[in-house]
Amino acid sequence: MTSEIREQVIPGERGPLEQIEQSIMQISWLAQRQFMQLLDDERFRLTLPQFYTLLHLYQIAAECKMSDLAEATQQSAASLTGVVDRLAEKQLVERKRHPGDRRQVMVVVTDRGRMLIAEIKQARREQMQAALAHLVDQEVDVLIQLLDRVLLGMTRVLEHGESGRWA
Amino acid sequence: MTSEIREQVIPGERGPLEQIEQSIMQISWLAQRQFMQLLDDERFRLTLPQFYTLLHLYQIAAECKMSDLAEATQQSAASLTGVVDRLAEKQLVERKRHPGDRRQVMVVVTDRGRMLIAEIKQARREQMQAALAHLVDQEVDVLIQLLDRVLLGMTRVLEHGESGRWA
DNA sequence: TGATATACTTAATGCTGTTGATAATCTCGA
DNA sequence: TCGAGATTATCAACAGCATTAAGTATATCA
Repeated sequence: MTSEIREQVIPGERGPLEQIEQSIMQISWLAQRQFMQLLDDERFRLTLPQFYTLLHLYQIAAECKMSDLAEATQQSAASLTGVVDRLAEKQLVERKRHPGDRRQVMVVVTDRGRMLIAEIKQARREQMQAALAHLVDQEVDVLIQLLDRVLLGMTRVLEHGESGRWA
Repeated sequence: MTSEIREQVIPGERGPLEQIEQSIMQISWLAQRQFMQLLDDERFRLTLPQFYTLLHLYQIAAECKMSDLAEATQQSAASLTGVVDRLAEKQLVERKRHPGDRRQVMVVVTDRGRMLIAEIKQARREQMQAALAHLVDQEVDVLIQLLDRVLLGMTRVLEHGESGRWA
């Protein structure tokens, strides 16, 4: 039914890939908006860039230099400086100097930061589960696999795209 | 294998729903970041809120009052005023007064705005297709259906949540 | 040593988000 | 008809972040 269509992309048409693209974009917008409001809660008081920056440090569980952190979170170095400033003010991360190369600034998440991330992840889980509650188990399994493949494709294109920029 | 787990949600566990939630959040962040860069192209020069506001007007293909537009795009009324200001400056939308209730401001997309949306949708399609190119046809079909259901769940929770806010 | 490259920060500007106040208009009861 | 209160949108002040360009410190290497 849907074969052949993906090869030759007709500009004005609404093919299956375009449907996925529209769904992903719409879900992305809603998810980020809802999450933004959650992060604004008095318990957290984080912004989206602050959260994703902190999350990356939490996930890698190691020091990370500024440029790598910027790359991983898709922010410019200039933006990241301010984001890390505010995270450091709240004592959620710490800045260190790389002993070998004193130009590099290494960032690590603190215990305080780790605790906050755990709290936020829990709150977000509850939020998202309300939206996913009507899926049955088998759908969940399939969705997990498909989303993983989408994510893989997106990160791969990011890496191989001309310095992360398209079009 | 995954039955029973969804009913009783164990806080610290990493269940299948949590996996979906993490994938969706990560995809959302990446998709919005990449799209932000695309919109920054000299051909478009739009921001994300500007695009989604314009897109909604394009999709409903009718006048829309400010409060409905704010609701639909998940922005505060105060933010939206500025967004519409800038869209109007670029002559992508027009403001009108509602004849019956002169408090209401009605917004419509212009021809210029429609053309720009069409261009952006085309560019975005190409961008996204690079990321989805490695999915096979059957996966595409399944993914479409699952994403639709996720989207349905998210919008439903939004509507029935306490005035769009959670936690 | 001195030129160049690298890593990060700073400065300036615009957009957006939040909150609270304000202005204009409508509704409805007295 | 008048006026109190509700509704709708905007404004004002402030913080965060994106972008760009310039600046500082350090490293590398001829």
